[in-house]
Amino acid sequence: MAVTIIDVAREANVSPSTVSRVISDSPRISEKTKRKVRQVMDRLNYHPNFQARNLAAKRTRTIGVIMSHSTSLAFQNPFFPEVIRGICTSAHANQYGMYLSTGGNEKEIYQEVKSMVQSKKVDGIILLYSKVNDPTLTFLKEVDFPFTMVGRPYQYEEEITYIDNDNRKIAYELVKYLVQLGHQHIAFVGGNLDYVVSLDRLEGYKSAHIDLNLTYKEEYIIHTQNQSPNDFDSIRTLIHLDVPPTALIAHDDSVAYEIIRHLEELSIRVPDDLSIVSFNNHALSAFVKPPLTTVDISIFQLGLEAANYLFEKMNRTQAPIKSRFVSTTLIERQSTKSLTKDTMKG
Amino acid sequence: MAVTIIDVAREANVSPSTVSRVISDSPRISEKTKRKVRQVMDRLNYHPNFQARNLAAKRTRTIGVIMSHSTSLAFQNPFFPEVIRGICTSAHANQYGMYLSTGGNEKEIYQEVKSMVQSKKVDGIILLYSKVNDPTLTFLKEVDFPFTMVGRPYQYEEEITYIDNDNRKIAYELVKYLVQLGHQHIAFVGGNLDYVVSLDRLEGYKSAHIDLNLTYKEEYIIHTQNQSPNDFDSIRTLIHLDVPPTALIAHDDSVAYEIIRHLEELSIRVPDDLSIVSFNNHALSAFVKPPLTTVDISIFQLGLEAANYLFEKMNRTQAPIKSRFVSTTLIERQSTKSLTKDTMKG
DNA sequence: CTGAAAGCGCTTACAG
DNA sequence: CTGAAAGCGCTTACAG
Repeated sequence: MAVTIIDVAREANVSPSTVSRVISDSPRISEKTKRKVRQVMDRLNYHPNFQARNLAAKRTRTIGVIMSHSTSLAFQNPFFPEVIRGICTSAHANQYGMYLSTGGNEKEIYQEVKSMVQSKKVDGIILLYSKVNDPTLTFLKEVDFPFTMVGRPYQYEEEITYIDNDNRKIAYELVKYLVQLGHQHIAFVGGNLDYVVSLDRLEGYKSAHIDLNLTYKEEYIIHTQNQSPNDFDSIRTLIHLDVPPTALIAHDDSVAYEIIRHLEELSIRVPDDLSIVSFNNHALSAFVKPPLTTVDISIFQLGLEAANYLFEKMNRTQAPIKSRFVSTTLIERQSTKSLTKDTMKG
Repeated sequence: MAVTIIDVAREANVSPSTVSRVISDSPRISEKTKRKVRQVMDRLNYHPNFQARNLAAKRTRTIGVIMSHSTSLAFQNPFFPEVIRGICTSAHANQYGMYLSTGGNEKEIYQEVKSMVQSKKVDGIILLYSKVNDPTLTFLKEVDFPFTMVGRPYQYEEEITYIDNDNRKIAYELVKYLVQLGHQHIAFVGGNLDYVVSLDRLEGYKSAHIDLNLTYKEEYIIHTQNQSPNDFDSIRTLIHLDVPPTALIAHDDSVAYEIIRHLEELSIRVPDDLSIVSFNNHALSAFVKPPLTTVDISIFQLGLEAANYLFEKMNRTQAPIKSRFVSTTLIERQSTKSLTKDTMKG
């Protein structure tokens, strides 16, 4: 049916081996032969069969990209296309394809990863999230399959190659930044604590409080489960504390705006009554009111480097374990305000 | 090295054919034999090789998903994760995997699609965009490869299975809606005219003007190239016309907000001085100021049905050509205002 | 620089 | 209900 290597070999008066070597542009074939064979390929409209090559060569030229759907729903909305774009850039440069996970919940994802590895669907895997006690991670670690992660792993940190933002430091610096603006009472609206990113940011928030001698109060901390705080109540409670916060750190721009809207109903103005700083720098955040002070986390770079690391691992049998924090930028806009008159902002 | 069907056959005292049939759960094998073979599979930790199965069976159990990177940059940001989620849902249900395109520009995408088809990497393809004079589309059409599109095709509309919103009608209805609010001078900020979605919305805008006897002016129309209008100038020009518009339709929420910000600098208030209605209902649009009146285009559904249609095509040799418009919802919020006092909005 | 041969790990008519 | 055999379309030591 389809044109095969055999047909090309026959037409070009060479052996199938030679055709195969022309396909992979082996230096062991003369330019003359290559030209001849390539002409026949063109004439016959021959195209190497992907599956057959992979089966014979015992590789797939494909990387698996695993995303956590629960997060992709909202908080990761802007994250997802950008990180994929980063991975694509690297994959394309390496002539690799991307196989995307389709699972809906944690169990399905786990099964899918197992199947990718055991059925040899992919040569390597990128995990686009880092969760606490993640069976998928444990599995990959145990079978010693090439993989990298976007996000600091909860366990085995020294043994896993990953790329991340330094979320603890960023949160720490955010507190410091607010303190410099004169704030002493800083609330924190964090994400789902199943994710390491949430834990890290919370930790940074806490340790800054210790180092800077701020009074740390549990009442200043709100944990949102998925996308939005949704809990108007917790915001109301926060505002009605005896000593209400004058600043707030939100773990995502969309959460920040939802909070701002709730605050509005409570007649609290941002930044005049409450400063807000957030994470992720959504595309919209520059244009809406108030323009949000937020941390740009270089999502494209996260994807790109996670893929680059993966290619290193796949190419060398014993590539060293690496990890790197991608730099971030605090984008100062108008949702934060200085309490000390002389350094007025916004 | 790896455990193969041969090993399992030997251990279970059956032929490789039988093992193969157990893998695919063929009804021609007795339950007793199945149990026996499965036990051996478990004991040996056997997993069928994906590539080998595909090569022998001449299929891939994989669909290719092609996205246009130029758009994914911005306007499609919220679009991308949702449409993928829809496709995933269908793919997962059909036990198929997803292969994502990695190309950066139109030429690379074209090459990649050719390679997917000719090298038999995938069984079918979903095009996540519809462009004018798209070589990729022409190619798929000519080789008669199973594919569906999210977006009305520019050519061969009767011969291609696609799913879309009825963009002409939506734009038409949007004009009508604004007219009902008392607006007579309605501007339109559309997208890149290489995309059919932009053409369709513009057409709907125009035909509504004809049907409703509105004075249609070229000066009321702005075409943005990629993500953002970026052209403060064109907004300024619009506002300073002899008869400035009292309402504006933007092709994406993020564009709407960028416009709103520009208007602010010109001391034009939304919705008091200018009503704005937009497309796509971003997650943030409910929470920012002013909350945007926008059209929810059911992105998940678009992805889901595009995939479902594709599976129909792949399963039946001659599945009928289908097309369907997914329903949309106008979300009325506070960026539009009635000019007639008695139906005050916002 | 090129070829003959074995092999990658499955599926599927065909036969019984 | 099960098996023997051919085949899917390549790659890659090995040999020369």
